[in-house]
Amino acid sequence: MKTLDETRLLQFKKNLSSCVNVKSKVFYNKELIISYSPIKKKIGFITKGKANIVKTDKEGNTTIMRDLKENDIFSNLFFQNTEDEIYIISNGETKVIFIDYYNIIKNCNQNCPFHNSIVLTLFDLLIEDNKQQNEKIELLSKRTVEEKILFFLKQRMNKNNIFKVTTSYKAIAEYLFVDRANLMRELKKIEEKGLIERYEKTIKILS
Amino acid sequence: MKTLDETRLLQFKKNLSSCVNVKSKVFYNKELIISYSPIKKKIGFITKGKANIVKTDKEGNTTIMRDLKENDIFSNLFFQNTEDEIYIISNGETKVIFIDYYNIIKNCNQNCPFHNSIVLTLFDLLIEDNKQQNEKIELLSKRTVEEKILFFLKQRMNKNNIFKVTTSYKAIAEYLFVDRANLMRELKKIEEKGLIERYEKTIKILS
DNA sequence: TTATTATTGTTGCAAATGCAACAGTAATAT
DNA sequence: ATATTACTGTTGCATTTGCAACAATAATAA
Repeated sequence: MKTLDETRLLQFKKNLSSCVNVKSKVFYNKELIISYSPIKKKIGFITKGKANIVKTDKEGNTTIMRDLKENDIFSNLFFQNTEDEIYIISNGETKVIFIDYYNIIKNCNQNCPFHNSIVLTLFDLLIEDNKQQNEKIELLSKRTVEEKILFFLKQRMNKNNIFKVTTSYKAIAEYLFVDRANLMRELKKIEEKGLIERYEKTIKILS
Repeated sequence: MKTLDETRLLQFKKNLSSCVNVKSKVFYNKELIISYSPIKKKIGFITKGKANIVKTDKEGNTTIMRDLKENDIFSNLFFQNTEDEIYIISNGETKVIFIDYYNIIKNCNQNCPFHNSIVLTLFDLLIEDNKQQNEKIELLSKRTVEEKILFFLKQRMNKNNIFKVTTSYKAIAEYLFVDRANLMRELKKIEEKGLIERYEKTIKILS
């Protein structure tokens, strides 16, 4: 039994607007959805499209900390105490609902029957986010670039063992926290070993 | 304003037992608190002591994914879809409360006034956990072992810029996902650079 | 106490990695 | 249509890293 099925998420979206204070907004490619700021505590919920959580340190190195898709949540609440700059950037057309944190923790004025269900769904969405973070940590725990690439590809390939690079190899290198040139080099080696077949931005995983 | 202060956590612990079905248990050093198992969905809350989330892959390599302390939560819900083995191991004497997941998502029988407040506190504890995971991802995003060490030390030093190795250098190497011998080598280099001073298991951060 | 096991500290070496640089191509803006 | 910018693919090279091995010390068990 999946805890977060389509029906429940649909209900969640419906209830949200009738209970808590929400704002919906559409972003286009590479727009800034939110930058870390401690001022307004809010939770974002992606109803359509994709986005990246990007970190830039003071030397200017950017890394992609996470990638988000439909039904994922994010929040500036998750990025406190960091010395670097955190941005959330849309990747193509992306629709986001913003939920005010204080609306969640306080019962809504109308004492509506939806509030409890909303909090529980958010709770499960948080657990889902937590799970995805653990997958990222597991990816980064791999010792070599080869291991990282294979883990990444297996995680994302479709039922035909195909992975298509929809972003760029540059972005994948940033996501894996490895040097881009080295990513290309290792991809070639892995192909020579017969573990993958690659044609430009289409990769078939054979192992 | 901190969302999770002592008063609120105390209240949380009190309410828990009167509302949902909880079990409390004490573990001693290096005992298995929980292993990943999809059978029973439960959330653990550490009321005393420390623990580690440890992963072992099929080659037998173990890595420390996270370290947990008092007032941290963990759950097998966070580790689904993993092909490796995940364990939570106590680090010294550790007291844990286990909360049944279904008790949380269903309103309790008595429809008690505490349930809502418990869910909201768990919600904030989840956010806190999320934040800690992001810190770990940030740590792992560092390119070199030197950067990892310095980030790790600065994160954990006390007000006097002192960090004491309470576990072992082996454990730290596993936490940073780097080779132990290389950790020692880099520590020496960093000391020669004048960034730290080290005497056995006490490190003073100078930079 | 003594034996056994785990951790620390060190080194040589091979392999992996990041950096810099550059040409070629693709995508985007003017 | 052309100019400009971004991405791909590749390579040489210096540096970083992990691995293996070993002695010394510390911690734990018998």
